[in-house]
Amino acid sequence: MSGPDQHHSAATSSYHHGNLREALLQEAILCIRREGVENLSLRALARNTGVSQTAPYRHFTDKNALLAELATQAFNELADSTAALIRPQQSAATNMQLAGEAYLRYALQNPEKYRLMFGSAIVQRDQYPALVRAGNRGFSILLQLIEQGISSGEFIEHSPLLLANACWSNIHGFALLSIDDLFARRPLPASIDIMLQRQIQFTLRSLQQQPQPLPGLN
Amino acid sequence: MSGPDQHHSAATSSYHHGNLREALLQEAILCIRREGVENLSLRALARNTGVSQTAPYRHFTDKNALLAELATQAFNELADSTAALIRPQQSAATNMQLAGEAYLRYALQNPEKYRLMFGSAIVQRDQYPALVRAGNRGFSILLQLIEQGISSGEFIEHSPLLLANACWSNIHGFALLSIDDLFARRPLPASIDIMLQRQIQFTLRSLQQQPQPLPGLN
DNA sequence: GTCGCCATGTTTACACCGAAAACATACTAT
DNA sequence: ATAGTATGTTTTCGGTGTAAACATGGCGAC
Repeated sequence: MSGPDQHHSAATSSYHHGNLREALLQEAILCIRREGVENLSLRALARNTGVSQTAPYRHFTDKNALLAELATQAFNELADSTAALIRPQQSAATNMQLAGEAYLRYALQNPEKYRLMFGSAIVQRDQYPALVRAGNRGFSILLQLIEQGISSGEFIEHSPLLLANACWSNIHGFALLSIDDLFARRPLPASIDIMLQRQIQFTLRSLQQQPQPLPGLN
Repeated sequence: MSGPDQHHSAATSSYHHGNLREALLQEAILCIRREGVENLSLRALARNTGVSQTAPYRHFTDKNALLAELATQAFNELADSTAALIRPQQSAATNMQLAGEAYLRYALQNPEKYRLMFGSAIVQRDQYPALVRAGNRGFSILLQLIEQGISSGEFIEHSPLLLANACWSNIHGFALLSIDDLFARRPLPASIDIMLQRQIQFTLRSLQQQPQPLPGLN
């Protein structure tokens, strides 16, 4: 036993451990990145954090709740990083381009989080209002951009919700296929960065009144 | 199937069980449909098939191998059902439309299989050559259609592989978001069938030289 | 036919997991 | 100081994947 006399690490602010809650969430990210979400166990988290195997249950009602918390954080990070780039004075197309890049960059740089957000590791998501709210944040950014593009005459006149769903499908599909490494790559069509750009232009092209020709590649 | 000396199927005669392998696969589908792939257990399969808990290991090296077999079957079903509709004498756009509909119909009608095919339930997919081959079948159908459309002048001139990846992204994303019930639905933009049609037209529009205006639905 | 092999199925066992219950401890408010 | 409560521990239960040793029964070799 490490002894309760030694107050823990930097955050000595609080109780027995310091703040176990944050430590667990942080360790969970590492574990998931290392061995995948399907191999995550609360017991391993407890071990790696130096507490007993049931201590995590003081902070999360169950494993699902811990994952929901992680996903909520991830959704918010994603929404933040896309929202940060949007400039109202720019064209909808430009903003869509920037937001799309940010979205895909986040997905590709945090594959384990993206899989957690959209995979089936978390069940009964509607039981976590914060999770649902965080998920909707990102979508409403997209929806606003579409509405802006329609009213400015850049985009075709259609149900904004339907268009937003369609755009999201395109980008989401690309993210997942990239992450899961399922794209055909022989012969290599292009670097992932080029493919990412093309996917966004591709999507934009189907939104625009007079589609631009895509920049050449072959 | 072949001869009178065969001793399979009709559960009464034959070996210990009859053919446990098929029974396990079949029961697995039911279990997954009922409780999700993450709750599937080989022991439950064994119980429901009336066999000891380790009997399945005589037919599958481990749980992952069983799932890989299921996914392989599903990939082949999917490829079959899309390939069946393609008519070489028709335009590439028409064929894309038909294939896309078939693909999405399969996904929406077999959500648990689609999730199995593309989710992370199966690990180290490259260890199952039949699985990889089955997965590639579907993609090469798409690729052929794209190539056909390019050489007929219907589609823009770009790397077929890149275009195929992009199209697949669109359709795959739509399938997953539908299955996971993540589309924004308030106010309801359209029935899922309409959305499905639009998603395909949307994708086609970004492939075509002179995009057609989408049929109205404002 | 008989005999033995091997595919198939069983028993037993181990390590791991999620989670509930009863218990112990130490901060915090009064 | 003391009581209350938030936090952490011990113990326990049922469940899981899967390895090892064992049993059995159909099929081919003689």
